[in-house]
Order: sequence, then structure tokens, then C-alpha cells
Amino acid sequence: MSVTRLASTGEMIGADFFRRDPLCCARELVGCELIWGRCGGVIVEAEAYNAIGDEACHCFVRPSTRAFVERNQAGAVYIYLNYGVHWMLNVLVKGTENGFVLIRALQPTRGIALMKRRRRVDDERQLCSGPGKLTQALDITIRHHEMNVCVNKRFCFRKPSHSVEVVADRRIGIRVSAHFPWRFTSRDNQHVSVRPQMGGELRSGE
DNA sequence: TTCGTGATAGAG
DNA sequence: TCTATCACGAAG
Repeated sequence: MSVTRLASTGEMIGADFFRRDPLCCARELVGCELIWGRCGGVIVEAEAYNAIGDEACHCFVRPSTRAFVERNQAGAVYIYLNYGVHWMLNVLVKGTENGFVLIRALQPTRGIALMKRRRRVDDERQLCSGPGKLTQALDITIRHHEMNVCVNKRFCFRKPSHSVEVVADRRIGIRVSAHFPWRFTSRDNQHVSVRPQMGGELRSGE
């Protein structure tokens, strides 16, 4: 009986990774493992937000977000409370284009029992299959805001041990600029928050 | 489908 | 001060 292992190589992702552009970072983060203290999981869903020309990015409407970009280095986490309930985990990309990657879903790999207690669910698919779920499972809150994930081995990203097939489709949950195909998911993965639309993959001319 | 929840920003 | 908005999730 074969079991799919989703372990990472152990090689930590450095700041250079985030000194490029948000699309490229979001796409390549799929398959990487997020380590957060005693817990972690493989990223199976991520979205890109561009600081310039993207109405859905907080930079478009929030002066405080633009200030965050100015004062922080690539790899800093940007955390905010959504709908008064859910913390959102983003990573600052500061390079050829500035912006953020929103981490939207994980396939749990470590600290699963602890995450189940925090989430008060037993089904592993319910642990981290959404941006608000994963922050609850990993106990990510505003206290982590502005922490840099490229300098601390306890809170970092690790490169994948194997390549993953990535699907690009429209971003979800936003009311503006949703047409950009800037959501990246791991193909057929059961831990993705919402399955990509049929035919929603990257097509030429989009 | 509806609704809770609080940070943020902008108007008055 | 007041109000609109919001990258969500759970319940029904």
C-alpha cells in the first residue's frame, strides 16, 4: 500500500524567494511546507495580491498597508482581522513587483492533534481548508504581525521535496478584481477551500 | 441562505 | 462620532 508523503526537503525559504513578484511567489509556494511552531502543513492554496493596480489589495484603500510595505522587508507577515472574526495570513513580496501572498489552505503535516483541539474538529480536511481555519489551527493572530518568516526556523517555509501540479484560477471571496486568475491550488487536493471552477485554469489571453 | 464580529478609513 | 466595508466560516 502506497502512501503519499508530503514532507518538505527541510530547506528553509530565504528572503530572495520573496524578492520577486507576488504571482510567481504564490504559485511556487504551493507545495511548500509552512512550519508554525509545533504545527505545520503543506500549502495547497495561495492567492497573489499586487500592490499596484489591484483593487482587491489592501494597498489600494489602506494607507496603513502601504506604510507596512514601505517599512518592512520581503518575507514579513501581514496579518489582519477579517469580518471581526478571522485572522488572515499574508506574506510580503517586495521585489520586481510589490504585493502579498495570502495563504489560503494547508494539508496538515505536523501537530495535527493540537490543531484538532484548537479547531474543535476531528476531520483533518476541516483543519486548514480555508484562510480563517488555518490561522485558528496554527494559532496565528495579530501578535505575529510584521514577523519575518525568512529568519526564524520555527516560523518559516520549507521547499517541497517533489514538484506539485498547480492549477491557476480566479481569486475567490473578493468583490473587486476577482477576474484575475491569481489563485493557485494543488491539483485535486482534498484540503483546498473551494474547488477550482471547471476550465478555470490559466488560458492564453487572460 | 443569513449572520456574527471588530479593525480600518473616511465623512460629517 | 457615525457609518460602510470586508481576501470568512458555521449553522440551517
